[in-house]
Amino acid sequence: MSGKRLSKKERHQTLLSKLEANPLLTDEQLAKELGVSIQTIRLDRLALGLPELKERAKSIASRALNGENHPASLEVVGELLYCEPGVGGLSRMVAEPAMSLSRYNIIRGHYLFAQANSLAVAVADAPHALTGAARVEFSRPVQAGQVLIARARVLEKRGRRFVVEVVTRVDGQEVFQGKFLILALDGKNLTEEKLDLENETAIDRREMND
Amino acid sequence: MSGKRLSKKERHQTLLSKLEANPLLTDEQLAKELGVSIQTIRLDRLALGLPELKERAKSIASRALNGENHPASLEVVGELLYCEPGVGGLSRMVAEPAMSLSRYNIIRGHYLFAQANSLAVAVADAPHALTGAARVEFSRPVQAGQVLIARARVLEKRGRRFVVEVVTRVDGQEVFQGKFLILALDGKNLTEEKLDLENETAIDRREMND
DNA sequence: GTAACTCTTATGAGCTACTAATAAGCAGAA
DNA sequence: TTCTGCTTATTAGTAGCTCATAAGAGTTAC
Repeated sequence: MSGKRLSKKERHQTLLSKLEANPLLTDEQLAKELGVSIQTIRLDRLALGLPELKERAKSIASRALNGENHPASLEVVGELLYCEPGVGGLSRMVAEPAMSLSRYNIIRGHYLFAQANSLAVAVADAPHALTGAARVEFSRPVQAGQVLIARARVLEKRGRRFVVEVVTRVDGQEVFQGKFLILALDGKNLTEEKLDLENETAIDRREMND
Repeated sequence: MSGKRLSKKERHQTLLSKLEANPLLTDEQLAKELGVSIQTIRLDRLALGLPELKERAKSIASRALNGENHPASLEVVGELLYCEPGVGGLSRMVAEPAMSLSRYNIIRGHYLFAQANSLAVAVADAPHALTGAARVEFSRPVQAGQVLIARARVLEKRGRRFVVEVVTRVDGQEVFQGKFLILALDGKNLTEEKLDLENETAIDRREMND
């Protein structure tokens, strides 16, 4: 790869910076990049006290696992700006390039759905809730980099069932809208819930049709 | 470690929860903790689609390095088992613990939507396509560890518009069903598409209502 | 010149944590 | 009983290493 032969010291410096930039490089990859043999890389790691790939990956992983464990924040897709349970809420999400289709820059529909669904579940006035059904419409394509603001409104609340309307906008222009039927869990017995759900969604399908 | 012998399903659940708690456990450690042989653990991982330790460590590490906090990304939404463009297709997805609600083990609705949506877009007979609208129903809760098989059928094709029906099952039992309106992109000009979409979805909303 | 020295590369044995394929055992249902 | 599902064992092969040993090139010292 690199045309010139480096001195040992220079190589050590380069090695350190390469591993700092990407600690998941194998000795073989490093050897190619530095234009030396694998054995040399191994002597270098020995001299510099650098652990092998497995150890590097493990220590990064365990640091990540111990350091940032915020399961609550992962519950919601997008950032919950405001939430009044039983009434409504607001969520913000930045459309990232990773969310888009390969060739075009258009965000895939299920990301919009995920943001809206998470918000709808969040505004349901219950400690835990599930989505029973939904009707959604993708009014305009969204591109990477745009900021999505989703606004939820609880239209109806009957027992454990909520009907929530979500409208998502970019720069004030609607890009998505949907109506979600949310079912609250009482949290006692989930096997019972299973049996209930089928009836409930069947009943509520009619409610969803305007 | 554990005194009693568990059933296969129970063991799979325990395995998932152990790996969720600590993804850096080796097969040997898991085998000891569950009171079975290493081979059984390996068969279990195979059945549940769980990668080996190296891969788990690497992926956690690289996610940590890229600053991505989302353990279950919506990018990969199942494995396309079969696809006949314009006719139908089949997709498989393993429900991971990271896709579930915190307290309960129930997979969040937007993951089911994502699998179905991706499949619906894939079966549309066009190089590139977008979702215009959808009506979905979550018939039964899905738990982590379960294998989701989604089957898509193109119900209607008119010009650039496809109506695709998707039914998702676990062990043959329906857990999700939805109807998607998919719009093919001709790929020339996306700013034009934007203007079209609003009219098209408005028109097609009627088509979606059975 | 050659001996001493550093640096690099090569070779081989052995390790861990696996994959993949094959076969054998065993318990419960048809 | 035979058949099937599940479990366990065995063997061969893999990546990405460790550790030890050795051979060669290049430089320096005398």
